[in-house]
Parts: sequence; structure tokens; C-alpha cells
Amino acid sequence: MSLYLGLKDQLLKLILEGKYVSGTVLPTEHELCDQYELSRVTVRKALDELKKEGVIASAQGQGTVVSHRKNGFPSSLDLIALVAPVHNPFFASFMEHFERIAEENGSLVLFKQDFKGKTFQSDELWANYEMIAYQQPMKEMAEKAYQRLAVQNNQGELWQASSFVLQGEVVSFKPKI
Amino acid sequence: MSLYLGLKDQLLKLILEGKYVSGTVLPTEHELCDQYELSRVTVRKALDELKKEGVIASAQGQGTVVSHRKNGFPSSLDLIALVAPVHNPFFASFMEHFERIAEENGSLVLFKQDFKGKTFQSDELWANYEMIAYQQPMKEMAEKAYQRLAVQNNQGELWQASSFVLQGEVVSFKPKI
DNA sequence: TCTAATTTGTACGTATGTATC
DNA sequence: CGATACATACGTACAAATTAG
Repeated sequence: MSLYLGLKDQLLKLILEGKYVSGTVLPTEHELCDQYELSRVTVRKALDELKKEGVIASAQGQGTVVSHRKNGFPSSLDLIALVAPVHNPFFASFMEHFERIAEENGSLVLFKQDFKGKTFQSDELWANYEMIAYQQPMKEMAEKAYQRLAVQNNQGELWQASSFVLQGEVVSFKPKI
Repeated sequence: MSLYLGLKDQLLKLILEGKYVSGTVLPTEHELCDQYELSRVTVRKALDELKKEGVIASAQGQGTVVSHRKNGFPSSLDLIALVAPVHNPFFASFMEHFERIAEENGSLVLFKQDFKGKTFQSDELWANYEMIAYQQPMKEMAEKAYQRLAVQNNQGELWQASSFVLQGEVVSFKPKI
């Protein structure tokens, strides 16, 4: 695993464990450089990832704080992650049709176009989810939706994704939490 | 405006104008460096922003392609952006209450914690929205929700945010498109 | 009110790794 | 195997915003 993803996961672990609760001011970038013996570029890359997912927030001259909301409550909305390769006319039309149906049923469809065959980024966080009807290729495919799901998850650590749709196949999963 | 945001807006403009339609392979990072006379770090930073918002996607060894979906269709779901400062116990409790109510009414609440007083990043994209009941401080505050709204917007250029809630005040706005 | 220190933000150059073609 | 293209990583410097004094 890359250095910045390693640091990201370490910080995320501290946050999920409650070592850094919401509102806590994180160590400065320079302090993190010293603590983990990494360059500032790498440290900032890790922090960028966490910012992207809404776990932390930062401001010039002030510092970086944890903005991870605990004690959320489960959502009643269905969250559906849909992943498609970038070039795929069939899937594009299927998707449009599917989105319409889903909306009519009060579900939210999060779409993410992606290339095929990326690696799994954050095993630890993903491990919080228990896959039902788990199939081998699913883990790879599920990873691609990880970011979007995590974003929603961080809007209060609450979104129960109740179904997972991929290439016409529906696989359910539920949070372990 | 910073160099990377300038490049980001230029590329975004080309995409929105249809110069780069979905599926188009963008010039390589090196070519962009030459074209705009910027370092690769800066070019990558601009591309990162666009990736974060789901406008483009990239893969090692392949290239960077536009994944901006046009011809979406409007959603029937209300999208509500809610912005709060990082330290604010009152708002935190208000938010939880509000989220519950919103969900019961079939709306999606996107929450973003943030510091106060950031600058407006992408006027051009935001200009696509016409604010109703516009008030001066709203522009600043609305900016903070821009990213989340844009993400949704890029899930098919479609999400009509029909209400905008901020600090207990409701301000409606609709897309010009 | 002004200054200096602190902290994050922006930007360049460079090198190496890794996946794809 | 070589060429290409994105990914990761280090060092450095300065800018900008905030805070402390």
C-alpha cells in the first residue's frame, strides 16, 4: 500500500476508535511529518483524502480538525451504488432507465463511472460492511463504489446502503455497525 | 485565482461547452503542462479537482477521459445542502433534528462541516444557478455547499436542488439549465 | 495597531514506480 | 521489450490567513 494511504488509514482508525473525536484539532502537518517520518507532500495527500470524504476539514492559518459525526441515525432511504465502465453504451442506457425506476421508488442512485480493475483502497473501513450473497469479483467491484458510499456514510455515519446494484445484478449488503 | 483552479475552470468550460464530450480522452498530463505552461504538479492538482467532482476519470497507463454525463433527467428528490461551522453545539443538535424531519419527507440532506469565510471557487459553474430570494451573505455560504451540490449535479447533470437550508433559513434556488 | 510566529495553501523541480499499449 | 502515461514521493520555496504577543 502507498505511504499516503497508509497514513490515511492510520488517522482514520484513530478517528473511528474515538481517539480523535469530532472537533479535535489534529497535529499540524509538520508534526505529522515528524511523527510518521513522511514528507509534507505525502502527509497533505493523506489529509486531502480524508477531506475529500468529509472526515476532516482545514483552514489556512488555523489548523485541521476532525469533522466526523458520530451518533448518527439510520436513514430510511435506499442508497444504490451503480458502477459502470467509462465506455459502455449499453450500460449507459440501462442506467438511465434504472435511475428513473429507482427514483420513482424513493431511492437515491449514486453513479460513478470508472475504469476497470483498480485495487481495494481501505480494507479497514470497508470491513465495517457485511456482504450478503458475496461473490469473489464483487469485492473489486464494490471498491469502486466505496468512495461514494463512504461520503454518504460520513454524512453522519448513518447511511444504510440496503442494496447494491452492479451490471444488472443485485447484491444486498448491510452495515455491521 | 490560483493556477490550478484556473486550469480546472478552463477544462470544465471546454467540457460544459461540449468541446470534450463524455468518453473523450483528454490530452496527457505532459501535453497539458506544455499547453498551459504549468508544472505537472499543478496540472495534476487541477485534474484531481475534476476527478473529485466526478467530471473526469483516469487510470494508470491509459489516460484521462471525460465522464461527464449529459442528457440526464431531473430528480424528484429534494436535495438539501446544510452547512455548519465545525464548532457549534447548537447547530449540531438542530441538524440532527432537521435531518430526521427531512428524511421523513423523502428529502436527502447533504451535510458539510466547514470553517467560516472561504472564497468562492468556481464562479462560472455556480453561475448556472439562479438564486431565488438571494441575499448577500448567501453567496458566501452557498459556496461552501457547492462541492456537494456539484457532485450530485454530475451524477448526470440532473439534480435539481429545490431548496437550500441554512441556519434555519430556507432559500430556494433552481438551475438555469 | 503592528509584528512575528504559526499553519495551511500553492507551485516548481525531480525521481522513481507501475500499469498499459 | 520499449515507449507511454498516470501514480507516488521527496525536497524546496514562497504566499496567504490566522493567531499570539
